[in-house]
Amino acid sequence: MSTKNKILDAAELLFADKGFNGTSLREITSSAGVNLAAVNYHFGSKKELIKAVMSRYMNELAPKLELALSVIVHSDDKPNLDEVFFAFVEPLLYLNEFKVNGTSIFLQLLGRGYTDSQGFLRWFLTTQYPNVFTHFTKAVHKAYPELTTQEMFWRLHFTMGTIVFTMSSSDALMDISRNDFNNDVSIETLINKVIPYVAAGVGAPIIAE
Amino acid sequence: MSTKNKILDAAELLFADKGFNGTSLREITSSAGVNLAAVNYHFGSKKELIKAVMSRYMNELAPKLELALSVIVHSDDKPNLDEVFFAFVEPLLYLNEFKVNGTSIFLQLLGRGYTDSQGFLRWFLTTQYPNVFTHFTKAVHKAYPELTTQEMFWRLHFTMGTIVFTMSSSDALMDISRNDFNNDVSIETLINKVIPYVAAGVGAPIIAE
DNA sequence: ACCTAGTTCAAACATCTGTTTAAAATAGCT
DNA sequence: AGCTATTTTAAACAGATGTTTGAACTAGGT
Repeated sequence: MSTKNKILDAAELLFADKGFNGTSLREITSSAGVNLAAVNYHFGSKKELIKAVMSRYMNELAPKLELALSVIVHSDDKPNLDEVFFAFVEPLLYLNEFKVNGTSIFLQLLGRGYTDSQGFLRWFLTTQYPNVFTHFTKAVHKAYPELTTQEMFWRLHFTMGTIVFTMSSSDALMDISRNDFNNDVSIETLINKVIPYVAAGVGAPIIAE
Repeated sequence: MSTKNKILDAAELLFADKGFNGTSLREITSSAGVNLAAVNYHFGSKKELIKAVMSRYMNELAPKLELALSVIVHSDDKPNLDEVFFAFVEPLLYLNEFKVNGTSIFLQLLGRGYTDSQGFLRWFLTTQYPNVFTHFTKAVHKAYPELTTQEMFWRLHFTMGTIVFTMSSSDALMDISRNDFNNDVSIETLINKVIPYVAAGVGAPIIAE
């Protein structure tokens, strides 16, 4: 295994667990069993390492996600919101084939990135993978055309918040569920629980201002 | 104004903006115009200062929130979910009387605390203010008795995520709204936008597993 | 005026941070 | 083998962090 990949593998676990700001290069390199200077040699800086960690997942996810959403957009039928959100499930779960616990790790990273580092990841995703967003908003508009652009903007950000927050603390929540309810919840059932929630939220009736 | 309050006032603004980990004691003390050592003299440590900042708001909020929720719980009528969530509005907005921009600052702090510092604030809130949570779950149960305890657990955490994430990035979202839609959104209208969303999410039909 | 308890202050402390350096080791190629 | 480019290494760097120190200062009470 190359040093570069050793670093990426160690970094993503630590980033997911403790956030980007909360993880030092020394933790990463010692966990990866490589020299401290290797990060700056191979990636240039910590910020570039973060981008590389995210890109590895996004490059796997984005094409599959765009395809699944564009099928909905170009279909003749009117989708309902649950279908739109369920389009995420298969591409997300495919990350488990790509890497062990890939789905869970990626979603946790996403959560970390949105709250850590003052919106840097939001910029990264929207500029590097804009098609995912445009396809998604088109699909939602098709399912709920009465929703104004503004209202959709807000509700999609609420949705982002729900997903991202849930996933960034998914380990803690799963622990509570296991202890309090004797109920072991996998990342897949968690996804299946959150989708009806966000679909109902986005589909909520519009309130007059 | 006492040194202690100068520190609290400066700290809450910086914490809300840049997170707990992202704010140094030197930033706080220089913004407050006091000596660096004052924090450790008056509060003992940075962690205790964080608790103090949160407590100042929670002690104001908790009794009002408990009252509003217990009214619903002890009423003879069956509430609907929107009413349960709207019970939060008045107590939250009252924080604006308590401090300028109090509502917004508090909600941002809440958001920061949930993602920073590995769940320390979750522990703090649930142990220091358990009544708020029990009243809340009782009210939700009254409005939606078919929801099992387990399902409610998940949906309430989804809700927490929506609120907390939205509010921690509320400044950025409000900026986008102002620039892209020429639409200036106050914290109050933001609250009124998010409540139908979370109410619909919690009220979503139950899916067979 | 004096003493005492509480408070402020500049300075230092020890530790951690990301990054850079220059020498050493390794690999690939002819 | 010998040369070259790439990679690894230990060490140092410069700056930031939370905390502690001990002296200076400031009330308040007698």
